[in-house]
Amino acid sequence: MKKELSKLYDPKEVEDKIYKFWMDNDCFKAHRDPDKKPYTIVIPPPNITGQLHMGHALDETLQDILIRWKRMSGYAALWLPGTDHAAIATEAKIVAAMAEEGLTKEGIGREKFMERAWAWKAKFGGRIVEQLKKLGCSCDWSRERFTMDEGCNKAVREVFVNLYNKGLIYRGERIINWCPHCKTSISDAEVNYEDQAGHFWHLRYPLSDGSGYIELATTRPETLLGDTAVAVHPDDERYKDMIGKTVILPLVHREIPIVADTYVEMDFGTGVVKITPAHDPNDFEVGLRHNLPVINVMTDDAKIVADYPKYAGMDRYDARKAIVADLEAEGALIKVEDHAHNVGTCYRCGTTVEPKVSTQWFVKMEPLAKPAIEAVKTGKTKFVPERFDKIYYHWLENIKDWCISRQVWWGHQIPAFYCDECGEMVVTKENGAVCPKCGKPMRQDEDTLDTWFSSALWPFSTLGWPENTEDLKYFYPTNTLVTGYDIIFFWVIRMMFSGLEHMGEVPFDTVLIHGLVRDAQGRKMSKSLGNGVDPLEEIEKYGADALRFMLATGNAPGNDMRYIEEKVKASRNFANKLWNASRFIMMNLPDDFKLNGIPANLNVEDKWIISKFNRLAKEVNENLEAFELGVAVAKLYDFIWDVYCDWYIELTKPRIAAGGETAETAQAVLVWVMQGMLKLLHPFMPYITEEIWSAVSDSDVPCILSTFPTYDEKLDFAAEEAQFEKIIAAIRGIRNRRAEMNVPPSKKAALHIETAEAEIFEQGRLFFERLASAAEIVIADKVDMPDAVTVVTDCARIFIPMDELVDKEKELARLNKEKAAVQKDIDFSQGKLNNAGFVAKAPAQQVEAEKTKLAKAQEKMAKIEQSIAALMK
RNA sequence: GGGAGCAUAGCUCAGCUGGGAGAGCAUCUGCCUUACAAGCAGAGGGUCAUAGGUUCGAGCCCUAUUGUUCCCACCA
Repeated sequence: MKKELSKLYDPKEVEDKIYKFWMDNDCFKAHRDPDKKPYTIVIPPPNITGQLHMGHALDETLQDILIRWKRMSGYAALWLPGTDHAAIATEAKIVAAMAEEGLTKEGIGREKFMERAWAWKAKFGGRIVEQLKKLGCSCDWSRERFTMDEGCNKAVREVFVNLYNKGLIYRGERIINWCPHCKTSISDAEVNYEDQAGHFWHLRYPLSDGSGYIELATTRPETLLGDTAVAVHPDDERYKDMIGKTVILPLVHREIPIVADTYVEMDFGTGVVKITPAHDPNDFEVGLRHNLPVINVMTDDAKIVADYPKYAGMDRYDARKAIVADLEAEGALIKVEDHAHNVGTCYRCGTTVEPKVSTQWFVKMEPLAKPAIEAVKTGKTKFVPERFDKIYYHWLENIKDWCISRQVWWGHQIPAFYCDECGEMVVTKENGAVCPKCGKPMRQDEDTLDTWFSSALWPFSTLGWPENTEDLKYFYPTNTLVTGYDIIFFWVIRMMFSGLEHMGEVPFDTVLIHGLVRDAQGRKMSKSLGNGVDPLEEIEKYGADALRFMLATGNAPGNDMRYIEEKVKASRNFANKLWNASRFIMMNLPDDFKLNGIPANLNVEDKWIISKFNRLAKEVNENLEAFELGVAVAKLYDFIWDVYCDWYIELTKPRIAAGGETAETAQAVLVWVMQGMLKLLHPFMPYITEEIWSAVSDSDVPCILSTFPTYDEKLDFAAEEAQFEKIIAAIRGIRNRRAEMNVPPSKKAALHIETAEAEIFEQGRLFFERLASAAEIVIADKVDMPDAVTVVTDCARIFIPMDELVDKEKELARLNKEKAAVQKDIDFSQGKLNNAGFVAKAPAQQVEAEKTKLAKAQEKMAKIEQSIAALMK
C-alpha cells in the first residue's frame, strides 16, 4: 500500500485515467433492477452548436452530485444524456459557413442542405459530449440521445398527429413574431423585450368630409402604409361625433374609417390610435373586431413591398425616414417627441421582431395548461425553491397559443401533406402520403417545428416512447429536473403539459432551479462582453473536482452566483489537503495492513471522531434530500479539514509514534473514517476520491459504486464526545495563552492541571505534549502555583510555570477580562432562566441546555475567582 | 403597470423547521512542529438595510420604507 506520492495533487494525472476506468467498468450504466428503486434525471440537452460554458458546468455538476449520491444509496440511478438540434441556432451557423463558400441554402436546395447539416452535427455534436466527460459527468452514455434522432422523430410525429386529431394543433392565419434576420416565425417566449429610445411622431389625418382633421401619435410611421382605420375610445367626448366618419390616409390617400374601440386609452397621447392590423398584434385584434382589411406592407426581410413603388425595397428604417420626410412635405407631420418604448427582439440574433400576419401552425394551449397548473398545485411536481411556482402559474394562466412552425430546414419537418391538385390536407405519421381524394402524391409542409417541440417530449421520448419499452415502464416518471430559472418558460412548462397529455403522468417530481453564474463583477457572462470564463480552462488549471466543488459551495438553489477564481483556488487547496491527509495515512500504514471494521478497543478520541463522522453522514444525507447541496458541501469541508486533518490526524501522531495496540487502533480508525469521508465527498469530488479510494481501500468495489454512509445508532458516542471536547478546550486555552505571549511551539513548558475529572485528563496526556507544547504534565485535584500562567476552562485550571514570562499585572488584567466575559455569559443565562415566559414556554430541552450552560459558566467563574485571589495575595 | 429576488465581517457568500452570528479570501501576530507554506497555531473585524409588529425569544415570521437586481405586461 505504501507508495511515493507528490506533495501536490495533480488532477491532470488522475482525471482522464479515472474517467476511463469508470467507462471501462460500465459504472454509469443504469440497470433495471426490480429490487431497486429507480432514480432518473434527464439532462437538459445542450445544443450541438454549443461549447460548454459555466452555466452548463453548474447545471451538470448539480445533476452529477445527485445521481452519484443516489447511485451510491442503492437506487437504480439513470442519468440520461443527449444533445439538442437547436434548429434556428444551428441553421444560422451552417448558413454562415456556407456563405464563406459563396453558397446559399436556397442555392443548394433542401436535400443537399440537410446533408451538410447532418455532417455538421456529426462533426460538432460530439464536442460538447467530450466536454461533459471532462467535468466528470456520470451519464449513462449507452442511452445517449439526440432530439432529432429517429426515435425522437417518431415521438414528434406521434404527438403532432395526436394533438391534431384532438383539435389541439391547428393551422391558421394569425399575427405572429417574425424575425427578419432569421426569416422565420418565433414564439412569444422567444421574444425579448428591451427599452429603446425612439420617437413619437404626431400626425394629422384629415377628415374626408373636409370638416377638419384628427391628430394621432405613432412610434412607427412607416406602418402607416398599412393603416386600415383610426380608433378612438367610444366614451371619449372629444371624438364622439367623428365615429363612423372617414379620414384620408396621408401619402397613400386611402379613405379609412374612424372606429370606436375600448382598447384605446383616452389618457394616452391624443387618445387616437392608427390601426395597422398587419403589423401590430393589438391592431390585429381591433381589426378582427371591426372587420378591417389586413394590408401587409413588408417583405420577409422587413422591406417595403412592391405595392408602394416610392418605398418599395426600402428597409423598414430607411422607409421610416423617407416617409417622415414626405409627411412633413405634405403638412401631415405636427411634431416629433422623444419617446422610450419597449421593443421586441429576437432572442437569438437580437433583431427587432416584426409582428406579421402569416399562416402558421399553433398548439392550442388552454386545455393543456390546466392540468399542468393542477399538477403543481396538488404537489405532484414541486419547485425547489418553491417561489418559482409563482412564475410557472403566471405564465400558464396567461398563456397564448404556441406558434410551433418555423421557416427553417434544420428540424422536424411538419407531418402535414397538401394536395396541389385539390387542396386537400392530411396530417399523418406516414411518409409519402397520397391524396385520399385524387390519389395524387402529396407535398409535405415545408416548415419545421420549434426546437422546443421535441425538447418538450424529452423525458419520455428518450426512454423509448411511443413504444412502451421496459425503460419507459421502469424509469418514467423521472425524478429530478435540474435547470436554470431562465428555462422555465421554454422548457419546463412544455415538458409538464406534454408529459401529462401523452403519458398521463408528470414528467418529474421535482424541479431544482439554479441561478446564473455571473462574472466577478456580477455581470452576466456574455459573448459580446467577452467576460465569459471557460470551464475547460479552469479544469485545466485547477482540476474538475475543484471547479465542481466551487460551484456546489456557497450556492443556494435559485440564486445567482459569481465566478471568482479565488474560490476555485480555495477548492483546489481543499482537494490538496485531502490528498495530503491520504499521504499521511499511507506513509504510516504497515505493508500488510487490512481494515477489519472498527476496532474494539477504542480510545476516547476515536469515539469522538467516529461519533462526529456518524452525525456528519446523517446531516449530509438530510441536506441532500432537501437539495441543500451547498450546506452539505460546507459540512464536509469543515469535517475533513478541521476535525479530521487539524485534530484527529494530529492526535494519532503520538500514538503511531508510540506503536503497539494504540497505534494499530489509530491506524484502523484513520482508515475507516477516511473511507467514509471519501464516500461522502465522492458526489462532489469524484476524481480525487476515487483515486485515493483505490489506495486506502482494499475493496473490489470502486468508490463510485460503494455504499453511501448513513447514520448508525451504534456509532453514537455522545458521552465520549463531550469528554474529549474538554481536552480540546484545554488545549485551545493553552495555545491561546502561548500565542498571546508569543511563545514559540519549540519552547516546551510544564503543565499542572487542577481538575476534579482527572480520569478524563489522563487520557489527554499525549495530546498535551504534542499539541500544547507540554514538557511534563502533573494532574492533581489541587494545584497552588501563584506565579504561573493560568488557563481556566469549565472543568480545569491549568498552570504553566514560565517564570521569566509571567507578568503578574498582565496576568491579573487578563483574568479580569476573562471574568467579565464569563460574567456576561452567566447574566445571559440567568436572565433567560429567570424569565418566567422562557421557562414556561420554551421546549424543556432548551431550558435544560440553558441550565447546563449556566452551571458550566459558574464553575468556570469560580475557578477564575480562585486564581485572581491567589494572584492578589 | 404586475410579480419576484437580494441587502449579514474590508470582499464574495452560507445560515436548513425562530433558541447567544459562520466560512473562504483579505488583514495582523507567531511558526519551515517529518501529510500538506496550496500548510499550522492564534488575533482583530458585524446595531444581520431602516422603522414598526408577532413571540418567553427574531438574521430568520408579519407590515411598511429605502436601495438594488431580475422576470412578466399590448399603452399606440
